[in-house]
Amino acid sequence: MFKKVLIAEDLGWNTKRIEQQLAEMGVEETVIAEYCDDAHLKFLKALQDDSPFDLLIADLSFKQDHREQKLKSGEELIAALREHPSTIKIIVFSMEERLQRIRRLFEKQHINGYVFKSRKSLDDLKKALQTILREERYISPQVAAALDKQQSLEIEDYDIELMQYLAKGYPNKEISKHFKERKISPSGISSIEKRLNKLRIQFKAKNATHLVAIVKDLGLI
Amino acid sequence: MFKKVLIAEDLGWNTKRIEQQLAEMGVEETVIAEYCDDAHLKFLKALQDDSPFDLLIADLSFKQDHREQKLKSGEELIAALREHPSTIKIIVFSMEERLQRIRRLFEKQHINGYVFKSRKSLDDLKKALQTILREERYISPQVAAALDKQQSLEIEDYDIELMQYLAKGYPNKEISKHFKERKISPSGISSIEKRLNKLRIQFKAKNATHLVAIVKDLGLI
DNA sequence: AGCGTCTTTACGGTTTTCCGTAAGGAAAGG
DNA sequence: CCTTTCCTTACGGAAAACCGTAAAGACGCT
Repeated sequence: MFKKVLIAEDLGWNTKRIEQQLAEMGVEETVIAEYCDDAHLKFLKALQDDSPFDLLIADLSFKQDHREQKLKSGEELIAALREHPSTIKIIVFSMEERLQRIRRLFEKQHINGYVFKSRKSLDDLKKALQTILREERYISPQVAAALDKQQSLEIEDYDIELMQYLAKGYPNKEISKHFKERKISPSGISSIEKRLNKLRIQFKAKNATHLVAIVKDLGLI
Repeated sequence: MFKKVLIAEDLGWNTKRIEQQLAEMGVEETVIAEYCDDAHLKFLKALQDDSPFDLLIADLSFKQDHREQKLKSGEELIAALREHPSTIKIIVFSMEERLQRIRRLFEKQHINGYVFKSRKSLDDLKKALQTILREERYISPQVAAALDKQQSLEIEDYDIELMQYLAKGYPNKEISKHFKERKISPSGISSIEKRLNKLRIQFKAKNATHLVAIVKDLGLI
């Protein structure tokens, strides 16, 4: 079983049950951080002291308050941790249910598990720990579709950026100019139109406005 | 102090601290419901038994699972309760931070308090109870802007519906047709364009796509 | 009824989007 | 070296969005 676990969750007052659960499963030490920067520091400190954490359980959304933070979300925290070589396993524990988001966590951040916050999530968390101990990935059944190959349909970073410009209200000509300046290809107006047409078909959108509404709901932008 | 409190919150495992807090403040009985329909039934039962709840603390978002529910969100639950004459006070306890949403809860559902889930929300909850006991409304400082008159700028239901059509990708001509069929005025294409122009100015949007992106972020649609 | 005001609608012109077709260029394979 | 294929870009026309102006209608007020 994991020995030393770090929990990053801004609503510290509702982690009591989680701690209890971990203790029952044989975890010796659990540390709670209410801020991402705090979690980051604790991770580094433990690494330096040669008694590293072997599991991080992190939420995604952290409300910001008066305290200025460098790392503002669980994703940024994970990205920061991944820059240091370590064997830490990472479980994301969140209410996020947008599949594309979850998918990206596995693909780009190489998380080991995703536990969806729900009525049953304590059970899920237990299963996640057991699964990850076997060096496998865990994902809660409610959002397991996030890892279906079917679901992917290769959306590139280029597409994301293109749609972000769209959502900001830039006309295609402007987008073309921006891409040219930044030497991103393709940048011709016609190519941009063609790409948008592909995306509209892929997401079954009637027009650009509809497209933006759809991908916003999916959490893609 | 309130005597009998109903908590509607789907993540039942993290309400322990809230119960404890309420007990410390002198609440005699707290009942937890993990589903809106369940909360609704308990409310009605208590009313019939002539020992009604005098406070509801409700979350907004309820994940749906295998159990089929009539009431799917905190808003629907509150609307359902408000149909029965009672003196129950209502506090919404949620992570929702979109001001327009919160504003509508006060205006249309006549809630008595809004506590924003954050690191300090146990304190906020305490203050909320005390404030509401004095027959005043409470709102957490982080989202207090929701009640600024400034913020409102009268967005009518008509505007919401109009933008919902936009987000669904209907061209203006189609929207006009729909409004005509449903005898909603104004329905002329020109009027719709004019109204959209007003909304674009109000939300500082460059075009319709941008407008939809903005109001989606605000939680207006 | 008559007046002023505000809302709704119509009309026309410009810009942007949408869409098909085709030309130009680069990479891959024979 | 030439062909094939794929990707990018250009062009042009139809549709829709955008924007100003003006006419028509609705409503209250005297």
